[in-house]
Amino acid sequence: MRPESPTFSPLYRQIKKLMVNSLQSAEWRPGQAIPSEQELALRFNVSQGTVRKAIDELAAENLLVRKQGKGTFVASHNDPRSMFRFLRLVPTDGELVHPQSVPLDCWKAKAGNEAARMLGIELGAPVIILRRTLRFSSKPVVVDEIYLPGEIFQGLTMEVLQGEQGSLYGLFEARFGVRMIRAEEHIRAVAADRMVSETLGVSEGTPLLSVERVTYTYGDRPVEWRRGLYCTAEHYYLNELS
Amino acid sequence: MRPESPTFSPLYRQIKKLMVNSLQSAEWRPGQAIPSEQELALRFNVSQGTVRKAIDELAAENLLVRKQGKGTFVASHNDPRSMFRFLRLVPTDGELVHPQSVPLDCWKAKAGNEAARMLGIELGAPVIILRRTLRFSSKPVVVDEIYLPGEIFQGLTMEVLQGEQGSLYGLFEARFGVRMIRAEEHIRAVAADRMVSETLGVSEGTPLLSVERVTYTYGDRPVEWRRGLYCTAEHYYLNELS
DNA sequence: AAGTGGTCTAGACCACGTC
DNA sequence: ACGTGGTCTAGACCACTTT
Repeated sequence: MRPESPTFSPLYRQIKKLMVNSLQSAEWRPGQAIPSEQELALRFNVSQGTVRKAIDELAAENLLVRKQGKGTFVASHNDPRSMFRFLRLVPTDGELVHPQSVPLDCWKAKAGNEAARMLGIELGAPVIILRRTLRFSSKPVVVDEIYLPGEIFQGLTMEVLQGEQGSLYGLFEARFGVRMIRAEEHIRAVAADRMVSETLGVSEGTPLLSVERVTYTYGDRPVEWRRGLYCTAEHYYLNELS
Repeated sequence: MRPESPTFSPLYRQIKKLMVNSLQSAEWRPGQAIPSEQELALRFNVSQGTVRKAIDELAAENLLVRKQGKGTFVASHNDPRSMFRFLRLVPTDGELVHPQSVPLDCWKAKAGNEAARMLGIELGAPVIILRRTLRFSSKPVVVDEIYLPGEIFQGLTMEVLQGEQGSLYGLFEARFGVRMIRAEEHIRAVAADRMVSETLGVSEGTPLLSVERVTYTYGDRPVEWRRGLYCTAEHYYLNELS
């Protein structure tokens, strides 16, 4: 149980890795409680303090959520508190209101050069492409084009999407067992083209935020690539630097 | 030494607060080592573990930096590793190269409505306004207009700025004793007006990123308000979501 | 060898939620 | 009353840096 050498890894990180395995293999599912710290300490044959340190890091990475007196739970995008965790768009005036996701199209295709690279799949491998808008108080503010690996998201169709009211990631997690844990966004300013200007109800040439996102699941595996165009007339993208 | 009631605060948070005081009062200065955990444990009359937990949080907030075997140090914007910590602009191709800050103007003024609100000062209180560009390999990519409370930044002039080669925040910290620890950015897409288009060498109407930032020092006190316009032809704004 | 932060343990007790 | 996470302690030992 003592760490060995070449590249030294402390015990609590080894425990952490074992716990990530349990998450990845769906032994512990989103929204459920994991075993108590005492149980885990027995199971891994370490002290409670060591388990605590592993959980501390997993909680800091938003993989787990601690609740004093109740237990430790697997984070879920279906939990209202982290439902739109990855959406940084905020109304200029007025309070935060949850947007409504409205699907436009959904079709199957083969991965082009860029999609293949971003998703880490073969050129020509099946992908599902989804276009949708986000509406704040029924006004369209964002239009997204989303690329998903067909292998993982088999069975994702317009029908499936239309029956939903939560966030897309909540659906992915509940229906396809894919939990999004981290993303990287590349943001630019672009001019609205003809098609987008109609979708968002702005004039052609209006400056828009272009937000390209690659989203990762356990093990830093990319499982979504999307490009969003955000109208920032009455909203802004909020970022906290620290 | 035990925590008392109404709103319960654990011991390590009380220690943390005392340590923030030492930072704020410049007892411990940027770049310097703070006392060892042992010394602090004696000084505060708690165990080393409790001090450790306080330091853990301060390190997580980037106020302190731990260095195994050497000690714990006050974070500094003059440290190359965190020199442009708040700049999220990255070249589309090519490696990260540090930009050069080129001051354009610097003058004194009285706080207008918005500046007063953002900086938490009186309407009409003295402010210093600074315009500058950021150049990547000598091409201007960003133009900033920066508002600073005159009270704190007395003596900031073009001459002072021109003698500098590090980051602005490094200068603020070394020369004015103001350490920036946190910021909030509001990002929009806008069209370049005549004046900005000339400064950045783009055509009028080019979509640009508008980045409004309020920056805070210890105690969540706002001490800078700025608006930057970023040309995203060959760069993008990078944001990590987690 | 000495000093620093980093890990690990074992045990006591506190705060919170549920039964 | 009980179980959960949260705090605090004291001591041993490890890993890294400097002298």
